[in-house]
Amino acid sequence: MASPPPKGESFDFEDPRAQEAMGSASASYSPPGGVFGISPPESSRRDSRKRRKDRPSWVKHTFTPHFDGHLWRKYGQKNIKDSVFPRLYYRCSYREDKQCLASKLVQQENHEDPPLFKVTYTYEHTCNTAPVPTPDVVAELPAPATGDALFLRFNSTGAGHRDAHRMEQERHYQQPAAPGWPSMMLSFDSNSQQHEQCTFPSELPPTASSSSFSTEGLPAPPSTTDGGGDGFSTWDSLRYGLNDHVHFGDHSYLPNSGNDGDDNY
DNA sequence: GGAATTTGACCTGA
DNA sequence: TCAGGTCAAATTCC
Repeated sequence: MASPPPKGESFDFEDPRAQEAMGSASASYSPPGGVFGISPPESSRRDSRKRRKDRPSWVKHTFTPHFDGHLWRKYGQKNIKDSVFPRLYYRCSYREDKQCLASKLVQQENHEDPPLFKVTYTYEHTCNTAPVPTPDVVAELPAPATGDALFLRFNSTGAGHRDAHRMEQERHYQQPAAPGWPSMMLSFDSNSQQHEQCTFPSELPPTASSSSFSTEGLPAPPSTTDGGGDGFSTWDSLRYGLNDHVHFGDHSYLPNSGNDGDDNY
């Protein structure tokens, strides 16, 4: 996912400045914890509330709002008018330690099972922490009947980057953990020119074929800011390379093969 | 006892 | 004026 998602994507950039900082459609997509390169403002209480609309933010829809490769600390909860579900407020756990102003709002959107959450991220991570477990990346190539789609599943071992306490809390918040969860699925459908990113709390349905490989040796994603910015998360690893190809160690995948002349992935 | 969460109050922006 | 975002004391959990 190297370019901003098309209309209807799972990510919506609410702040025009964030989009501008991201560059044109061909530029690297800036992920949560990404590379906006926007310096956080002074963190005094007054300043922190000033000009909310100017803060870089982007929206993600996910089934697992708490698993995004970073540690978050809840600092508030608010019932929102015209919304059945309360809005939960989180900030980076390293806010004090590393002056990381990254924060996110989590709001459940429906009663589905699993429920869908809208997560609004604000500011990129400046903590440079990479609490990423060694992911078990599974590319699930499509059965012909399902169209030209690619599924990539991230089976995180989880425990490596968060303590048991938080794991327990997150399980409690959502639902009992399935073995190996969380997992993330990326779906690229070159026919519809749409792609979705979702994270699932449970296993994906079986597919016709699959192959497994590790992300070990995956080159660091190109950063649009000098100095590297945020840690190299599981999420980042995929998004960066996709404009050209997905590259996992010795393996590479060309999503546009057979679909020449269209790089709108 | 330390750290995280809860929750009511306060403040800002629309 | 009010809804939303944040603070901070109180509470809970390990």
